[in-house]
Amino acid sequence: MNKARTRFAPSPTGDLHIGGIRTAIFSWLLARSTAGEFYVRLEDTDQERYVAGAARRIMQSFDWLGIDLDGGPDHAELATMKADEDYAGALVDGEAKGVPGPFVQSHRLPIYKQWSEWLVEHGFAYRANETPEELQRMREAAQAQKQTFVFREEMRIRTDIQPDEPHVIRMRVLPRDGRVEFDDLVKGHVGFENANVDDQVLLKMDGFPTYHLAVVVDDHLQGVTHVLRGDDWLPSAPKHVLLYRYFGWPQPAWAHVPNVLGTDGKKLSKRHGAQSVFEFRDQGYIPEALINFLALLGWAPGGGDEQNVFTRAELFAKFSMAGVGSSPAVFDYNKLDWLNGVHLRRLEVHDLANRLIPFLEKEGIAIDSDARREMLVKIAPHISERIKKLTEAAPLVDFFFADIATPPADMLIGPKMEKHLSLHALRTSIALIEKVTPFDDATLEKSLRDLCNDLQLKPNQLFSIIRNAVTGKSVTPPLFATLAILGRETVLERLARAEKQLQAG
RNA sequence: GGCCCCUUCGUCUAGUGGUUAGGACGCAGCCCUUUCAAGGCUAAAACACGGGUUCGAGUCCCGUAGGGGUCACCA
Repeated sequence: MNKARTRFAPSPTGDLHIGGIRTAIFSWLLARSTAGEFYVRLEDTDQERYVAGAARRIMQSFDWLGIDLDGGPDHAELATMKADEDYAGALVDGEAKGVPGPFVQSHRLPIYKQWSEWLVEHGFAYRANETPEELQRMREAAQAQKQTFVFREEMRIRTDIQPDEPHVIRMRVLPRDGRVEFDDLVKGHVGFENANVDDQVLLKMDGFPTYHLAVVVDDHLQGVTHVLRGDDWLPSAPKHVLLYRYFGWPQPAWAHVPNVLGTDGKKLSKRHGAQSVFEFRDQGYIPEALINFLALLGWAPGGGDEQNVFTRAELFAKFSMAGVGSSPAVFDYNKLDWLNGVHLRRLEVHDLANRLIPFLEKEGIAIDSDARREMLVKIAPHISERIKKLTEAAPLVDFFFADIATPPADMLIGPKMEKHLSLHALRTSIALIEKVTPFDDATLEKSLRDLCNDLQLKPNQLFSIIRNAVTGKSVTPPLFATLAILGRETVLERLARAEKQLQAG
């Protein structure tokens, strides 16, 4: 496979959506799987829709996901963006791997001006200046006749436009009656009648290019080999194919990837739940899982390979455009949750503990000392198979870090047991736990199991009493490890309080 | 409405003319088990419909239906 140079080109109008991220992931994987380059370009050609801070947050999304770039806006470039804050990350070195910048389209205005004039000079474009109202009337007229509206130069109301007066530049679709056909890596061979292709505005009255001119010019100048984008772009692809022809530039490979749908089969939106990368992050998903899941949404290794869980290195090795499907995919939270659990369990304990900290602190469990950090590290392996998301950890560990309310008496009576029997079991356990040595997982297990025999109790009967007394909950990490981590002193203190409670109740 | 795209279990998918249509998530059951999980095993579950082509069609062709996208001096 030849090296692919791909790009992701969001417009800074808000946070990156999950659908956009998936397109970015495909582009990134294509580049990495071919030892090519992947870079980011900011398409800020619409002055009206620009959102301050969006550019920075987009770059941070890549940062958090661990999607590495070979080019993109650097500090200096980002800092010049209208009303933007400084970008705090340090992941992009503007032209890291020889992709020429600038990477922000508003910094490239002279380039678009130059190439649009080139098109006019060579007969591939012309000047026009109809007002929005005039255009609207034309559209309505076409609509009334159930026709596709296409602007053509003879429809111009003013034809004597001078280069120095306000005007737009429109592409001239040629020939009038042909067809534009091209091969798409995911959609196959597609074709459009020229008669249905609009004489698209390329350069706006304000001197900014439209998307159509800007992508073509930038992708060519920046050496993009594969144009990956959402398939909502497919209807305008013929315009781009034509532009490449007019310029005499080699066509890139086209790949229009299907959209991501919500559970109801509609395009993913707010009511389907999380949308932006940051929302997923805050809900306790980890990048490893998100990337794995998104890659699988619309792509499969094929060839009888039935792997579902992938590390990023495995994705680099196995990704190929041939495996990208042509139909839209429904976003399935069940599978994401499962994958998140799988990847959580693969994390090294210190790594897991570190990722847990902010989520615990949000629940009021401060991990603010070395002792507490060490305790978390000991706990981590015992909860990793009990949580699917980082947000689920707090209720499983809170009793390690804060004292508990003494459980009510009825919680301290074992299943199918009487009060006096439970009280006896509790007292014997206390006596035993006072002298168990060493106070570790294995020894505690052995001693307490022996005690079950002595008392002729089922493990569940004795253990549930101790669990409830020490943790205040009926669902916890494994009991013996829990006791060992908590330490003899704390365990005995809680057991003593429980004994008192049960006796009184 | 015009143009374009899409259609295998509920969901993500494998499949490239001959398969008991495979896997994963979820769901159900069983096993394991100190709780909850994790893990193991088993089960239920799909080729949208109608015509062709062919000895033979999920796979090729044509329709139909359904879904989606797009028709801006927005991307």
